[in-house]
Amino acid sequence: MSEISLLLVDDHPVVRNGLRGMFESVPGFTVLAEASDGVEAVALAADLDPDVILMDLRMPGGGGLDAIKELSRRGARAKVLVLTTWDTDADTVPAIEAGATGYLLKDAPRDELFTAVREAAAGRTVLSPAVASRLVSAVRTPAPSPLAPRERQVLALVAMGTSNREIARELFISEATVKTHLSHLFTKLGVNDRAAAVAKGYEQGILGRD
Amino acid sequence: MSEISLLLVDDHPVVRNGLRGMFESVPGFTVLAEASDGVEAVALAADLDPDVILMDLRMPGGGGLDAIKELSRRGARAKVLVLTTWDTDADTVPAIEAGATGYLLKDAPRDELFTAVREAAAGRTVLSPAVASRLVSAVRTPAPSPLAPRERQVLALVAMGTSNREIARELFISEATVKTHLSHLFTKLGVNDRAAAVAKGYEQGILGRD
DNA sequence: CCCGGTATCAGCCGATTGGTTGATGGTGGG
DNA sequence: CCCACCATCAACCAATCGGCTGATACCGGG
Repeated sequence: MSEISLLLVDDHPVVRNGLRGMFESVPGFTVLAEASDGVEAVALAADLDPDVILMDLRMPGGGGLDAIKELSRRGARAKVLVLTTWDTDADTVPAIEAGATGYLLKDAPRDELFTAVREAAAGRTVLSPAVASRLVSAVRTPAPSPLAPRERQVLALVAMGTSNREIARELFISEATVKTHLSHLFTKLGVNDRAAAVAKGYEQGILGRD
Repeated sequence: MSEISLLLVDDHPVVRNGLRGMFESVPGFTVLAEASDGVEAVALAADLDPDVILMDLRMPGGGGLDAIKELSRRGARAKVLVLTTWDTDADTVPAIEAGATGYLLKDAPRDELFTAVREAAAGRTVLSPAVASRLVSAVRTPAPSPLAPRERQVLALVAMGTSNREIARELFISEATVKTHLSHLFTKLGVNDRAAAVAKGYEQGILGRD
């Protein structure tokens, strides 16, 4: 089999450098280019047509998720291998849904990286064990139903210590409606008070990215 | 000036590899060794006596913070340069207090890294701009007073949706005491209800590391 | 065409919360 | 030795919250 061409996408120069060093130190891989955000990644992918794109999800300009969506929308040939630092429920599932071929954690040993890239190039799905188990539990759980837009809005205000009455004024709705939204989002999050709802919000990445 | 000897501490092989590659590609630096957690770092530092230790803070076995404390307790000669992914209020200040000479973000450009290490070796403090501004604001704010142990405990239970009464039973104290703790931690966090307190808890890293 | 999800609103009621005031005892640093 | 901080407890009260029951309305998919 011929060389596997790579595109590295990460906002940290250190990480890009590390990956480049790793893949250049063994035969069978060619690093075509590096990108530091999602939009750059999409542009370079269109230009260079790499076999595999190693991509971090959390990046300042142009998130990795949007980049993955854009790539699969354009029908890009490249397989996207998400390589991220932590696996949160909020990240993994959407990334896979968006078209990522694999999902690895950065603390994976070198060899695991290499085989993962080869697997990805061959079109096979590769998941870190930790991610895989998260996925199955996510699937096993019927519907963690993400919150409706309005509900997220209410939750965000709750997290800032806003009372129901204030939320009502803030959103130009009645206090009754606020309470309804709260009841609904409590059910969806599986909690029964606003404090726990806020905690779940952070835990699931609904809150926190300011 | 002679070579600056380095010890790299990070739980991610990729990052260690990247750093090693960077510092070996330019003259003036020698990478003595790598460690993947805090305890290993302390042991290696004692053995090899490096000039500068590049250390990540968040690591599985033996956190970086404890390692820094241990090093300064032992009066180690090495300057510790914290090199982390994000700068949260919860991390920076304690790290500096514990004896870190500098605090850099991983998305710093290569050159900044090199000069930072040289500065650190010379005993000068180096801070990422972002970290520096955080520090001044942290100092400008009189006392972000971290929560008392019991208060953290109560807050953690609140985040799980526990009611005051249940918290009381859980901790073998009266409900009145729980309310007192809550009032205190509300004041310290600058909020006035438990939902906002939980949010602050996550925002400041008090909650969330399970 | 009906159903599920979203968004809006209302009223009631008991439980919980948060504010206030006040008190006791231990501990550690200046 | 005193003060600050921590941890504990009490009682009171207004405000807020959460649960319940119900209703209207729009929209999109099956």
